[in-house]
Amino acid sequence: MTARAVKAAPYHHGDLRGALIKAGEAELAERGLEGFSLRGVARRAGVSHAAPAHHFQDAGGLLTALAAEGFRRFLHRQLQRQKKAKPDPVSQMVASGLGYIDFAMAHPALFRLMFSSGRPAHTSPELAEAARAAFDQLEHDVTRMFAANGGRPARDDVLEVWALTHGLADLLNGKRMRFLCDMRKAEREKVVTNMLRTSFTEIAARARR
Amino acid sequence: MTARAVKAAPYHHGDLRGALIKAGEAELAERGLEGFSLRGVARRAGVSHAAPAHHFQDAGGLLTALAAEGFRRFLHRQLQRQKKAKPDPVSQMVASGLGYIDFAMAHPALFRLMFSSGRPAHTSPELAEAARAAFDQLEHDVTRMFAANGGRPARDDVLEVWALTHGLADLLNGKRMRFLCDMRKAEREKVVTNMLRTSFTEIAARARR
DNA sequence: GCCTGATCTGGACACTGTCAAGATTATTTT
DNA sequence: AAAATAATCTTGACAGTGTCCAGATCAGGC
Repeated sequence: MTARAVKAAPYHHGDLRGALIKAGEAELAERGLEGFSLRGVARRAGVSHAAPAHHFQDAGGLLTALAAEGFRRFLHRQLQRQKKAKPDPVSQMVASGLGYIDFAMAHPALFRLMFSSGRPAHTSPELAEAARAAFDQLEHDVTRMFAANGGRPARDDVLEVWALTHGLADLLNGKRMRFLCDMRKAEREKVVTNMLRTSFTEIAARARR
Repeated sequence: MTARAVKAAPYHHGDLRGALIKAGEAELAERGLEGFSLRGVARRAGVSHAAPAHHFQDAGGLLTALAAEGFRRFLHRQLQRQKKAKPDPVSQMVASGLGYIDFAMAHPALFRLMFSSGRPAHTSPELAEAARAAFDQLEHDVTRMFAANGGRPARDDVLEVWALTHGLADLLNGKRMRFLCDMRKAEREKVVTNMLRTSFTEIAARARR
C-alpha cells in the first residue's frame, strides 16, 4: 500500500540513492568485485542505465559509498561480537578479531573493495571517517589490553595485532589456507579463536616488562 | 642485428607469448589491476588485439600466467634477502618476511593479482605449483626456527607467521598504515624488521615449553 | 498558475573481451 | 622440391561497459 508499491514505475524513484546502494551490495555479493557493473546495478534497481550518475559522480563514487557503508557494518559486527564475549580485555580483543574475520568471509567482495581495491576514493571524507572509526576501535581495544597488564602499547604493538588479524582475514578470504577454509564454520572459529588468544596474550604480556 | 630487429614487423613474432607476459607486467605496473586491458597489452607488444587469444585462452589465462610468474619472482626475492642476512633461523625468517613485504610494495598490482583477485585461475597447475613453492619455503623456515629451540611448529604457528607477514604486506600495499607508508624505505625497513624479529622470536619460543 | 531545478530516460561514443573468417608463414608429408 | 597441413597473426564483427548530452518528467517554491 505504500506509494512505491502502488504505481508500477513512477518517474521519480523516491529514494534511488539508497536503492542503488542496496542493489550495489547485491551486485557485489552475487557477481563479485570483478563482475561489478554500474549498468547491472541500475537494472537491479529497475532504473535506466544513466540514472546513477545523478546520485554518484561515477562508478567509483558508488563503490566509495559502498566501501564506507561496508566499514560501518564491519565495525558494527565487531562490536556485536564483543557484546556476546566475556568482558576481560583479551577476550574482547579476540571477539573483535573474530568479527573482523567473520565479516571478511561473509562479504568477500565487499571486504576486497574495502581493503584491496584502488577503485574507491580513499580521500572521500565519508569513507575516511568510517575506516578511521574501525581503526580507532582497534586501537582502543589494544590499549585496554595493555592497561590490564599495567602498561601502554607501542605503536608497533597495535600494528601487530592489526596485521595478524587482517592477514588471517585476507588469506581466508582468498581461499589461501585450504585446510582452514574447508573446515565447518564452528570448527574454524575454534582454531582461529585459539590462535588469536595465544598471540594476543603474548603481545599484551610485553606490558609487564 | 637479430632477426627480430632487422625486419620492422614480421608477421610471426617469434616469441609472442613471452612478449605478452612482459607487456602484461608493464600494463599491470602502469595502469594497475583495475586498469588492466588485454587490448592494451596487445598494443604494448605491437600486435593486433586478437593475437593474445592464440597463446592464452582468454584474459584470465594471461593473468593466470602473470600471477604464476609473480609467485616465482616473489619466492626469488625472499631467497635473495635470505642470502644477504645472518644465518641464524630467526634472522632468516625475518629476511624472508622482509622480502615478502618488499615485493608487495615494489609490485602492488601484481601482488594484488596474486593474493586478492578472483581473475587468475587458481586451479591452474602452473600457478598452483608456483604458489605452493612459496608456501613450502615459508613452512621450511618456520620449522627451522622451531628446531633451533628444540621443537617443531604446530600448524597454527606456521599460519601465524604467514598471517602476520601477509597482513603487514597487504596493509602497506593498500596504503592503510599512513605513518608507515610515508616513511622512507630505509626507516620503514628498520621498523618492520624490529616488529618481525620481536614477534617471530616470541613465536619460536613456544618450542621451549 | 508558472517556473526553476532536481530527477530520470534514451541515444550516442569510445572502449572492452571474445568470436569467426581469412591472410600469412612454419612445418611436416609426400 | 612441391604440396598439404598446422600454427600464427590480422581484420571485422558483436554484445557489453562507463560516461556524456539533449530532452522528458515531475516536485516544490514563487
